[in-house]
Amino acid sequence: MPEPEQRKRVTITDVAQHAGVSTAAVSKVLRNAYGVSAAMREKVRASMTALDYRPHAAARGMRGRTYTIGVLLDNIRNTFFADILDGVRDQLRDSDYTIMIGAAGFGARDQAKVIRSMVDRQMDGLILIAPGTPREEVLAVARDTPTVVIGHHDASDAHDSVADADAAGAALVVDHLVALGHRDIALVSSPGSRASHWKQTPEIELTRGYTQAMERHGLGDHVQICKAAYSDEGGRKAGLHLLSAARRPTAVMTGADVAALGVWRAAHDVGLRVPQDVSIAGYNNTAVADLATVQLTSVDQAGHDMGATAARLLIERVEGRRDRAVQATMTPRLVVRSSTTAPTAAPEQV
Amino acid sequence: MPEPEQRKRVTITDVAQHAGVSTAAVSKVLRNAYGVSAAMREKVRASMTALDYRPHAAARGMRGRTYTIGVLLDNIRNTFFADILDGVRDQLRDSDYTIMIGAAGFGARDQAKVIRSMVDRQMDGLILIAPGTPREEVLAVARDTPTVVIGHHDASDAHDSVADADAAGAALVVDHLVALGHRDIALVSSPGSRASHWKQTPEIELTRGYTQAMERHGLGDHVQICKAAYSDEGGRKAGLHLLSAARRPTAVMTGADVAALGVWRAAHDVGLRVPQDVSIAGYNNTAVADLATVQLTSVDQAGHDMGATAARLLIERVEGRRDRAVQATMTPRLVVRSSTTAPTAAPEQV
DNA sequence: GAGAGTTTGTATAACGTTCTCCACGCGAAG
DNA sequence: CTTCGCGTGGAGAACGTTATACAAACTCTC
Repeated sequence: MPEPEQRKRVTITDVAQHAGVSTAAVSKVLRNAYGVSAAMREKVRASMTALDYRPHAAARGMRGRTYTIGVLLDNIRNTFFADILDGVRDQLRDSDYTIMIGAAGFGARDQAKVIRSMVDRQMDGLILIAPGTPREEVLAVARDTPTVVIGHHDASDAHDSVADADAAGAALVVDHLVALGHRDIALVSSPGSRASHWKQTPEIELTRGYTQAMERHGLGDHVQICKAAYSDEGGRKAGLHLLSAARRPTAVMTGADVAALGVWRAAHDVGLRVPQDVSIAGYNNTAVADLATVQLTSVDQAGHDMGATAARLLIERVEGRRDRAVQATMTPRLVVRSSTTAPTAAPEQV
Repeated sequence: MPEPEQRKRVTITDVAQHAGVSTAAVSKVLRNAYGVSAAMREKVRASMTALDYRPHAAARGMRGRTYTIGVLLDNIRNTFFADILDGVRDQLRDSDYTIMIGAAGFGARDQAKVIRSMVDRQMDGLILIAPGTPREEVLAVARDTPTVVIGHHDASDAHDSVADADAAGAALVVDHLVALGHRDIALVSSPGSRASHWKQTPEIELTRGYTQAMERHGLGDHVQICKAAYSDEGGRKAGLHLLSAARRPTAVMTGADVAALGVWRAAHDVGLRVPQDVSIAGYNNTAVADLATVQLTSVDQAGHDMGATAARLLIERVEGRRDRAVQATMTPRLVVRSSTTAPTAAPEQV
């Protein structure tokens, strides 16, 4: 037999013909819609498997749903996002939905482009992880497409939110370091984008928690904050700045593990040992923090739970089972490892 | 004025009306098709920007292209894939194409599901990074959708391929270790999947390169291969097995940095120092290898170039500028860091 | 100026779904 | 025997785009 040059896709019409019914009937079975007898359902299902039918998602997008969930993230290198994603995946595993990830980078413009792409592809729902896109744009998108924002604390009735109690997390670290005897505790946090109009980003919350905790311990005038990109290089720069200053902190905490490792590199560069000369704490408790050669004290944010919660909330909205916005907040947990210890010299007094 | 309850999307019809032309004309301008005057193009372009028109990708999918490229990867935690992805992104930055990532996990079944999802969403082209999906299935998909396979060396005229000369890379490491004085060099490599029917996966090539290099140095009877999943835990298990055996290797090389770090953890567990007691070499030269506290000798695979090349090849196919399959091979480069050194004790003789 | 080409713009039929109506048949109630 | 209601299946119009086919309007050439 001559091989079929380009065998066509099997469509709903083929299934209908095979089963001897109308396409409308097949569609109903497909969507579990009301008004099909058991016999009909049986018959159509049989034909579908016989022909190995798969609905054409692009065509579905024209009228109804595409059964696609878009996840926006800035940086696939941050393995914390991988934890979140695993949560999303686990939650959606047995559903009909497919997850498509858009890795947009840090630029607000690029992120907006990716979000628009997802809307244009008629995705059913969006999970935006700490978007740097201007808030107004996210709100506009959320008006038409169910959306969950992860990270930012800014609530809105247009979208659901899942965030971590970052201020409490920062306080955990400060308390831990103060208990060890530290007084000069510096914070390395992301610069954020003033133009995005989000008022309560993770880094803002973190800074607030840090400052308040320091004040609570009577260390208000020891507050020292250094802005740096959450990357190895960003952390290194911040570390060099902090660790080569006249009044050198005895402990440095950062808003991301990856930045903490950069600080570590800086400590290495200027000949300081960790933790003997300087204690370092990260944030996110990513896998790298637990490496044998790293052992970084960090704050666990339950990324998996955040992802799973986000997915659950989103599907509720997509399927119209809820129409009021929800904010979920996760509780952070301190994980002490060997990168933090008591300061050897007495902390310098003012 | 009453706010529009749910302002509809602006469609090609709106643009046509606004410009006072037919939808067909607008479509032509959109696609840079033949048969439009400069004046027409100008006029339509103006209307498009005036109305902020964006073509509906889902609708496009029904007839033509969706301008979407799907990238399949098993594991977002492997930052080597992030390098590849950056290459793809850079190559496609100024094009009309959007990249959507499907993170499928290691299961062949899950991967197949994601690939099918991409096909159903009418994506224009697929980049599959080291798919564990059975080869036949990939070939079937590639017959209808332009596809580039990254990693596997199995050539086919159905799809393009981009791979690294893994055998040469393994030889680089063996040569380096032998030059340092090692003789008992063990390899930790991925078990792979026998059911996938790929004959030349990266791990198979790597094993071949290792074995041949060992034989070339007259160390054929020192060959020791341990299969382990490319993960921290997989590496740790393999490491415990190797390092607590009677005939303990003085050097361990792995097929992935993440596995090397697991071996490192195992060394730690059994009280061996790296590199004094055992040298460890990774593969991929991911960012973690360069961390201050890690400094892992590794093999750089030019992931960025691989991704960029794959994207370029794919677009050529999508746009019909080429119809013969191409295989591209990258050259690996050894990056020596401090996790490898000369063995302190003379290697045990047989 | 007539015929032959060449541009340029339009009408319209797909593409594969969904979903609103509507028709049909049947049993129960009046 | 009507009338009503209900459960079931089907007709057919969208949805927003592409691409083919063709008509109309120009531009040459002899």
